[in-house]
Amino acid sequence: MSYDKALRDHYLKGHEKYLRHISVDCIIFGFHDNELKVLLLQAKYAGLWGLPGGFIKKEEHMDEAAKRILKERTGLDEIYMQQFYVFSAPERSTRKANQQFLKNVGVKSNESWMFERFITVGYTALVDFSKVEPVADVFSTTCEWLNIHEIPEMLLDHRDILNKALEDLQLQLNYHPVGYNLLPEKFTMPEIQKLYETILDKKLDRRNFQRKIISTGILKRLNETKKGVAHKAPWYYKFDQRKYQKALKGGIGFEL
Amino acid sequence: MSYDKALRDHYLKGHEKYLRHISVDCIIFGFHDNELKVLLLQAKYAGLWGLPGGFIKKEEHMDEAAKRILKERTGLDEIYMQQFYVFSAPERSTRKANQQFLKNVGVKSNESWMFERFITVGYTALVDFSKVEPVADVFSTTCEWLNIHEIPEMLLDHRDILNKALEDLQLQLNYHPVGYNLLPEKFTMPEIQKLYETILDKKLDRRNFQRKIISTGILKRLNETKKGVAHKAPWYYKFDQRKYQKALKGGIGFEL
DNA sequence: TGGTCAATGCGTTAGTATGACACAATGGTA
DNA sequence: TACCATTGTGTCATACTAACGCATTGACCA
Repeated sequence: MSYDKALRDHYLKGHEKYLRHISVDCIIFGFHDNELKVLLLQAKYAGLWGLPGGFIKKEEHMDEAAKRILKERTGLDEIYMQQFYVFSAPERSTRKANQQFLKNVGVKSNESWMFERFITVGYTALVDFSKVEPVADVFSTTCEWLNIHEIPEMLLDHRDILNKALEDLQLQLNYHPVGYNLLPEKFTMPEIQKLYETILDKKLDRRNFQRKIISTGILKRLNETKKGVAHKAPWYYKFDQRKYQKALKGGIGFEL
Repeated sequence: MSYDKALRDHYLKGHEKYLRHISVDCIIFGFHDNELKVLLLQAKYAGLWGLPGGFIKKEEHMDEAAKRILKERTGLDEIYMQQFYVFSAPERSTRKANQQFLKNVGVKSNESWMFERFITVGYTALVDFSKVEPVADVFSTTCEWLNIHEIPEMLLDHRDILNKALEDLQLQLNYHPVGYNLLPEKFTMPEIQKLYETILDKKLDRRNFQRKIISTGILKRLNETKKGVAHKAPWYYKFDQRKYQKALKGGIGFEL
């Protein structure tokens, strides 16, 4: 029963390690099979899906907490993350979803900091789908990539958080380069276009898209075309790291 | 000594009323004498200036907390506020600035929730300078409007927070209409232009500015010119409430 | 082996927004 | 009454965008 003991411990003594009332939720986006995916966890007893989340250690920067949570679920390090919104409705962290834990762990609701009110800060991350090895946390049975358009019922207000994150990502798209973490090392023009179309959820003109993305200067065309495809073979591109990093800071003028 | 008693009470028992570890800081902007102003408080003992801030009641929405704080300092109600960033460096809330309070209030640092670590959420508000009656809080001697370009040393990381708020405001300027709360009921074209120039901290071409601001449709020209001024009298304008509100939600295409 | 064809790469055009500046109109002031 | 700083309106070259045309490519198939 070392698992249940660990869980009991978290419910009874977690507040000695973490700040009360504050949590962090991560919206981790990936791109695979021409589809935008989100990494989600399925809660143990309720069965609902939730965002990977966690708490802030007493002497930890919140950004570090978000990165730690990302690493625990994906194994990934050194990923750019940013906060996008704070969710603070007093009724958002109901105890309902946790009732099942009570029964199974043997903790009374007035004994645990986990049943107090939580304000949560949402963080977004864009990661390389192929490099992620999803790991569930103690509250969950599985950790999986779900298609952004096929999300089942979610815990608490996690659906709202996810929606807000998506909105935010769509806005960001015009000012910041996106794709370095989402695409493989080298990729074709149709591939990166599909990524943008998926995020924005609308069709873009092939030729105009190419002109604009090229004009930002963040791409370098390789001297190599994709092999084994029917019809004309597209060139491979990769990101110009120097210009990409510069664009991350300074932004790019861009409208789609 | 009812004042000191209230303060002692806050230090010793505030955590029964408020959430621990979380605070809200408000950056309240106003416009007067063609200058952008911020409402600041001067701390009692340290003498440094700080942002109007406060805590979240146990059953209160964070947005409500921000509005409550705004009202307490300005008397204003129904003001649009929005969060812009969370500041969470573990070292940000040092105890140093509070040491003076210790001596004067007679609270040991390990007795009070106020000396624990705080994560703070920044909120911005744009208000009508002339309608504000600044009221200091219990920690401060005075509450005053300070010119954005003449800010003395500030408490903790409040200077960083203010800078971030300014950046945010400048970005917002391109997507959201600004001015309804900052300008008087009716105003002239040079006046609103000066507001934009002050926030962006750069000169704008008079004629191009007029063309763009008119094209957004949020202004209505009154059948009245400013009287008693030398040279050609400018028209008065006011905001078209319906279109202004619509633009608040949907945004405006705009570049300056 | 050579034609087919869908997808890619590159180019054109019309419409629109932007920045810079010219010029006329206004109304108190000298 | 002439002056002149300030405002209102217009113009023009340029840049950017959306929409679309057309030639090229290269695997596939007859």
